[in-house]
Amino acid sequence: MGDPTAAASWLERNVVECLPKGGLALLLSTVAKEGRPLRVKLGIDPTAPDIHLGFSVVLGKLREFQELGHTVVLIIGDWTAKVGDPSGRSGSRPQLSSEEIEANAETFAAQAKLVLLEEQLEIRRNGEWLDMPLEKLFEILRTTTVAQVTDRDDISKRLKEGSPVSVLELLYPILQGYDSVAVSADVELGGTDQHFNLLLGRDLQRAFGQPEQIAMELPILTGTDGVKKMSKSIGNYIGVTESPAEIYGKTMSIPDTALEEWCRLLLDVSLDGSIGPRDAKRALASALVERFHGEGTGIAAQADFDSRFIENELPTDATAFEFAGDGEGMVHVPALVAAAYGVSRSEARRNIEEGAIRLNGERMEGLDHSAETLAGGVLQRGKKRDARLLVLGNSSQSA
RNA sequence: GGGGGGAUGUCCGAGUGGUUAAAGGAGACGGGCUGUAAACCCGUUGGCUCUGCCUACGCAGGUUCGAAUCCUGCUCCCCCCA
Repeated sequence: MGDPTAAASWLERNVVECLPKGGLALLLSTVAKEGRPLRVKLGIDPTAPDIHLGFSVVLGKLREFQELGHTVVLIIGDWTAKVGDPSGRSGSRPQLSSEEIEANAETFAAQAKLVLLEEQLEIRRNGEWLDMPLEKLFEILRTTTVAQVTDRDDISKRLKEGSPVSVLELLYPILQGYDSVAVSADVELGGTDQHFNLLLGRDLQRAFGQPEQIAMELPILTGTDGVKKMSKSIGNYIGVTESPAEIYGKTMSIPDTALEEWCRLLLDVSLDGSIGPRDAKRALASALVERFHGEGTGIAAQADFDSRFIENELPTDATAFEFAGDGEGMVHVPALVAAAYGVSRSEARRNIEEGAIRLNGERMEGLDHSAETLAGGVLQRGKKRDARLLVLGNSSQSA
């Protein structure tokens, strides 16, 4: 991969836009001559505790840069998280406490290392430079006009329809742009929703007399619902640290329409048209489990899944749940279900009426059962729910 | 500083004195069908010691036989003018 043009086109696989056009190849040949690696920046907001598959698409691209010998600068936006990115938002973000941000930052750094090579990785917090005197902030803010920051779609739309836009939100892209100045970024990656922010980074760099970074925009992965972008807050995500069963199961539940995209973006392969969507999905799910849990885990997850959902066998991995009778040796099932699954008794009662509660695969009827018939049984709530192995305890009441 | 608008269940959003636990939609959950897909159909969606009781329509009072709906005060939010 010594040829800059070849390297650039390899890196631009699956990339939606890389601006300015042809800039990456040019830059690669320049740094090759200078004999230095590129500094490739990615900023992440520690607003959610887990890295999900959508984010792993961007991380995967960073990894490719590393494989060509370049340096990744991962910026944990502990300070900008206090501002809140307005990108693609229709309203302001909820505020997080410093403690939450700090905790998220920790796990982010740890999880990012699952994908990235540590030797060529620089992890920074933007509080390092954004915790600045007001005077310095003024200097930065002077570089950008109101028209620039209100020009972007989402903000102008909100202004037009009379929705609130706080001054703080307008600051966000400017501060993110200054991150690029602070770390002297050569390239910045981001999702397509980062278009504006990535380009404003170039403006900031120019204002501070630096060469302008390449803006590389990656596609945004669709979530498990097949409609919206994968996001923690929507709940349609798969976390990279989730269990094999979760990763496998959630992948199987994606709509067929998302299958092609997932294969391309996550596995870097095109969809195998010779097999049916069901089998393609099985292969995808299995491969994803292997990626995050290691060799052999995909097959195991598949076998487990098949026996549980296709052959309808009782799950073998039921977590134990200790319960107690009421002294007469009877157990009030709604209370049991409520305690076992952390739902209200009313909901548990409804579940029983709906036939969602099973004991050893059989639907439960009636609200009270004797402790003996329940002991040692496998309790299930809905088909997808974790099972509970009921263990008769001797505590006075069932939790 | 002035004027106007608003706060309803997970979310959106009806409702302006009386069967209102609160229309409708979304989402979610459960069931059926299936490939745990989609589509489709059915049901559920505040809590509980459940033929009943309790709690709920920003907060606190008040009027009334009866209030989410009327009155008073407060808090928060938005818009416009200056």
